[in-house]
Amino acid sequence: MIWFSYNHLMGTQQREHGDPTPLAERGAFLLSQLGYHVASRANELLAPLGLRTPHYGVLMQVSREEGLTQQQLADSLGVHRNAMVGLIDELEGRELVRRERDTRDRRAHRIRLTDRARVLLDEADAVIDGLEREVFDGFNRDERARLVALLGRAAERADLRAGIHPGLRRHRSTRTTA
Amino acid sequence: MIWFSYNHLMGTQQREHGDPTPLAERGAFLLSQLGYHVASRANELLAPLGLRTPHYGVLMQVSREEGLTQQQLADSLGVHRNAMVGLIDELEGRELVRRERDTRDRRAHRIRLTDRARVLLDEADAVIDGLEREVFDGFNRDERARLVALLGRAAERADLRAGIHPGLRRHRSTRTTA
DNA sequence: TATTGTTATACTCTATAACTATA
DNA sequence: TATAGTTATAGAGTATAACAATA
Repeated sequence: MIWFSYNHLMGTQQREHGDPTPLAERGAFLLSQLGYHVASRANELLAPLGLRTPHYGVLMQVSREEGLTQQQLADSLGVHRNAMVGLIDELEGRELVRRERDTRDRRAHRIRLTDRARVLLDEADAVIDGLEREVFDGFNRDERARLVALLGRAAERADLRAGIHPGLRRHRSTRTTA
Repeated sequence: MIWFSYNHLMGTQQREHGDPTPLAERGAFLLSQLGYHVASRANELLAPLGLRTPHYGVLMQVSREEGLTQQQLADSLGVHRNAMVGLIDELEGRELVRRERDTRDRRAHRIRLTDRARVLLDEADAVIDGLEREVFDGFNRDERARLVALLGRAAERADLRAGIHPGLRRHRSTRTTA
């Protein structure tokens, strides 16, 4: 996996050379550390609902734009269509989504939510809201708004708003047929 | 891997039910997204030096406290001692660290940096400084300080300062002998 | 010939257990 | 009996290629 696997390297000993900024004061390190923590917690909290974050992401996207094809869904989420097959399989197995053949293009499957999914999705939203509260518990409304705004700007600057996860971008462009 | 694999789910379509906060306005989502981005970039930037972030973490820790045993190193970084073996193997293979038998406890290996490592570590520090600038490019000094302070508080509240990565904690407690 | 969905394979990471040598 | 380090294995997760059906 990709992350700063070390932590709290602001120990008491001295560094002789460049004497760099302690990691705990590095925004980049804090972001990596917090990002991993938050993603882990999200998966822990969703587990009782039988979901992982990718499932939640798919369900959210389908609920926003019902009837997307698997390919469209994969593109919009920045995952490869091959991986989407497995996610849809799992969701369909739990009767949370249905595959429907497109009548005009019989290659394509259009994905629709079941009523069961709508109920579950509300629960999942509540769970993620809870995580939000958990993470920003120590902040007042003003601080929290400021932090979210700053993070939003950083994400925008890093081109993360366009919707394609940078860690996947190179793979998405892959064309399987030579 | 663990992360929010979906993105920019603040599309234009409507949600019928709870109508939850768009992900792009969720601090938790932004943290996860940025954290993954930053960790990916760190690995990309370190790659030309032949390092990945775990190697960098080990080198930093050893430079702060030279002569730690592999077990101590593993504990301080929140990774399992089994994983530490491979990291040290790789670093030793590139002549960046040396294993030295502890004279009193001949089971233990104390890890020391080579001169080559000290040079490389300075370069790595510069690279990570560059990442810091890259990520916070759009912020003035004041905003950046505020953001880092807020992130630091969030990390502290989440018990991330204690040094053990939450994603690894459950594994660290494992005792291999029944 | 290109595209949608699928399946199969490989490769990396990580988790766990088991072994050795020392204590 | 316990601990430090090592090795081996198994399991996720993910990337890549190849295939059938359809366009």
